[in-house]
Amino acid sequence: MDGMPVSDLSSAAQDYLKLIWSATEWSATPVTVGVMAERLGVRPSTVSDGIKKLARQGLVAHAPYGSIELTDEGREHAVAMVRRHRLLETFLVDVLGYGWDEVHDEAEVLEHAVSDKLIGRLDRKLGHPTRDPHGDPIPTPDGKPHLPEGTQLSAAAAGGTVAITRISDADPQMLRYFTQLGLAPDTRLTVREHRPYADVTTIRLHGPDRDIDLGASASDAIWVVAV
Amino acid sequence: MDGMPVSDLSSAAQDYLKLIWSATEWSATPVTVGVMAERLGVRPSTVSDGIKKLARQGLVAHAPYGSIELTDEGREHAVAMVRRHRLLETFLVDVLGYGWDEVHDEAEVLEHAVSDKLIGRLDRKLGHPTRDPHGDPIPTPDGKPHLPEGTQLSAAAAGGTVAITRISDADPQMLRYFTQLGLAPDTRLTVREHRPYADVTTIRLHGPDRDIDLGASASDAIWVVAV
DNA sequence: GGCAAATGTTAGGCTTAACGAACAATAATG
DNA sequence: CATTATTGTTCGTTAAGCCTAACATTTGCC
Ligand SMILES: [Mn+2]
Ligand SMILES: [Mn+2]
Ligand SMILES: [Mn+2]
Ligand SMILES: [Mn+2]
Repeated sequence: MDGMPVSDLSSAAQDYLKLIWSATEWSATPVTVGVMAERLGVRPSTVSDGIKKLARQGLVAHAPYGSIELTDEGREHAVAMVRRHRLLETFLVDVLGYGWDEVHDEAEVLEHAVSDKLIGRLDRKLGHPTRDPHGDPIPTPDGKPHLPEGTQLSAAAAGGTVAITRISDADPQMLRYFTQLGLAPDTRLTVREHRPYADVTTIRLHGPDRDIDLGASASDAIWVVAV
Repeated sequence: MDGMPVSDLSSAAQDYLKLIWSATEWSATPVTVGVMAERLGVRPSTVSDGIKKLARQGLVAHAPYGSIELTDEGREHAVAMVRRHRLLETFLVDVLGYGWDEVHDEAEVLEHAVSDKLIGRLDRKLGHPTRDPHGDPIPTPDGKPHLPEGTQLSAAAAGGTVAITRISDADPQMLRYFTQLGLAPDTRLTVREHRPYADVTTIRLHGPDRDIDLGASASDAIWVVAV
């Protein structure tokens, strides 16, 4: 009933499934061919073909011109790939001393080359971590994602004191900027105000007690919980 | 003068170059299309085509029906790949606790996915090792292989006391057999006799003081130096 | 509701790496 | 040394993944 191991899929197929799963992890916007092409850096026609093949293999559900969803089997593979990716990122930071802004691209390639055995050993070596360096939850081997919580900073109530749970790892450039500002998972801060039409959120960093203005892309990339 | 980085070559090209280099590391037999096809598990026609392309790129010297040799540039890439492979094997054993018979296939895939940065970090983490788990020398970053020494056990003078320097990692099955017998790099033993037409070499293992008979394939896979 | 813009699909090509079949060259053997 | 066996090359084909260009569908706007 659970089909082939995830290692039997091509790198492209593995990335497609992982992307579909990840795209719906933190938001409910439907996954479209355009979104996927954009994020994968390929043309829409390439994705359209690729999805058609995944649909034929029963890994995604997709009617022409419709949005794309994972089947149960597709989701299993997707979660396995997310687990690989996040464990590898954790390894690169914890064991090899990479910066958190340097790990994404390396993991993006490695995730296709490692065996399940290696991932198991890595997990043990790292002490079964539950969060990657960006605060993203690491799914367990049987596919249960540790439930994420929190809201985007852009949507957090003004006046509240919060802690950062995760920061989207999509843009390494932005991660370097956050490092400079002193923003990372577990950082505490107070949301001072949202200025709606300027799309600016002002926060006060605890500790150094500095005020920082963040634009929309930045405050969308940061997820927080009340403390 | 040193052309593209080794990461720009396809996995197939990387494996071809590494194989050519490795084949001449411990013996002087010329590298032929047939030998390569055999070891890579592909058909001769595939190798013939592949070598032609590498020759066009100036990485190997090859006249039709002749044997295959690396150019200086080809050798640089080959050594870089051998370094990757052996550092990865060392990592798998030293850090992740793999057995020495389990690492070869995993490294064979990983070597194509790691960046130069990762290899550098790994080397530092491992304390700049000079030998891989099979006793094979790990080339330095600038391509100088630590010079190998020793002879095949099948060619070692009877009566001599020797230490194992390396054991060919080509056959994991054989490695497991050696583990059972207590044979590994640095094991000391005495060569008792060679029985030529039976192709059997008898050795006495120091410590346990056991006598062992080895066939030709086994005594060709083990390299020793006098101690 | 109709039309233009945005989005998605299809068709046709390219490249890489594999294969088998047919052929060419070299090596081994009587 | 002639013939056969072995080894290597060429060529046509296939399957992935990508591309562009042409076409189809859906969406959003007047
Ligand atoms: Mn990837
Ligand atoms: Mn991450
Ligand atoms: Mn390899
Ligand atoms: Mn080895």
